[in-house]
Amino acid sequence: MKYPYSQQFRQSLVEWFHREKRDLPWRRTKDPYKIWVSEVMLQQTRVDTVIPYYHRFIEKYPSIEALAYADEEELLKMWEGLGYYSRARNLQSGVKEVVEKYGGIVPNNRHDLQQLKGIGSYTAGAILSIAYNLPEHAVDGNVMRVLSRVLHITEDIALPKTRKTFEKAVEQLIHPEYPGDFNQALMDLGAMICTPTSPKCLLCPVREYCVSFMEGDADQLPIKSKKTKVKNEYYYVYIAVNDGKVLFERRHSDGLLANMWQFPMIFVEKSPEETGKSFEKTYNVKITKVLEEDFFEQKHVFSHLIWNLRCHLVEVKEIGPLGDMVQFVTLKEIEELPLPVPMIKIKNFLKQYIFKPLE
DNA sequence: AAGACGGGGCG
DNA sequence: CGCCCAGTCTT
Repeated sequence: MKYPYSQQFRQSLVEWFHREKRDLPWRRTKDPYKIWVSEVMLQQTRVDTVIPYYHRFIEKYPSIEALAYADEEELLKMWEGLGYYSRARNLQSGVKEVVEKYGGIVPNNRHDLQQLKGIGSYTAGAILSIAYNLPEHAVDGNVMRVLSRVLHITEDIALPKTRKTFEKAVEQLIHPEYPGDFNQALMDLGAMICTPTSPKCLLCPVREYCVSFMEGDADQLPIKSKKTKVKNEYYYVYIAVNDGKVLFERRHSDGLLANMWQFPMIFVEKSPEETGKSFEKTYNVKITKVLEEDFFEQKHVFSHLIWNLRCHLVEVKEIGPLGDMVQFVTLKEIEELPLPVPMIKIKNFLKQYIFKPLE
């Protein structure tokens, strides 16, 4: 498929970008490693969220070697609150492979890049076009939205195969001399003009080449199916105190929130009494006193499930060995560990309302 | 192709 | 409350 206005389209788009582009921290470098870090952080995550994380991360891990040899728990702590924590581990795994296999030089071809953990079609294209100025497509949700409108593509963007349609389109459209600017221009256009709802077509630099603007149905695109059905899960969370410390555990090394730390949680399937027994049995402790029942309730929404948490403050004594992943820690020690957001919220509530008044 | 995988912002 | 966000990996 040849597009009649490719030449004018790419020129208008890139000229607009050179005038209006956002000043973002990762746009002040051509270091492939730093571009890589930014692109991984930006996966499914907003620019405004990423900026402070990016600064802290690059300060702590300024080079590919620094990250390759970083402590994994510290790395997770740096990622705390960003979500999709496997991104952090995959990034380090990829970085290690580059150090060992490529002498610390980030590969400059799609094949080798996509072999690295955490680098898919999009991220490979972003690194190649932005850091190495190579004419490679970098198609994300943003680009699919913009091009679905410009080219009036009505395929369902929720389907994996649809991305290939857009990748082929970008191969035709991409600016051969400014491929990185072209790709970033599509993203900035998507962020600033061609927004998901109420696109600002009258301010758009490429509206004269936009089929949807002509048809007047830009707000109807892209077509996206797939609504996710999330399931509810109910847990009791036990703040189990013993001698000024609380029971704390590390989650399993794979699956949801892998290797993150949490207060003990018991899946609720039976009565409150049964759940309490289950807690004692699971952690080899005996509840000696119930200090506060249901002192904090929280609903936490993930993309695929909902946690409904009810917190209880209890006093316990050990009646057997704690598991490998379990230990008593002070509130201060908790600050050093990587926690998922729902646990951070519980910890902050404790500091504010439960332990603070005791000091 | 579909589900797992976080968290926040916005209408 | 549902949708979306500079996606990738696993099944």
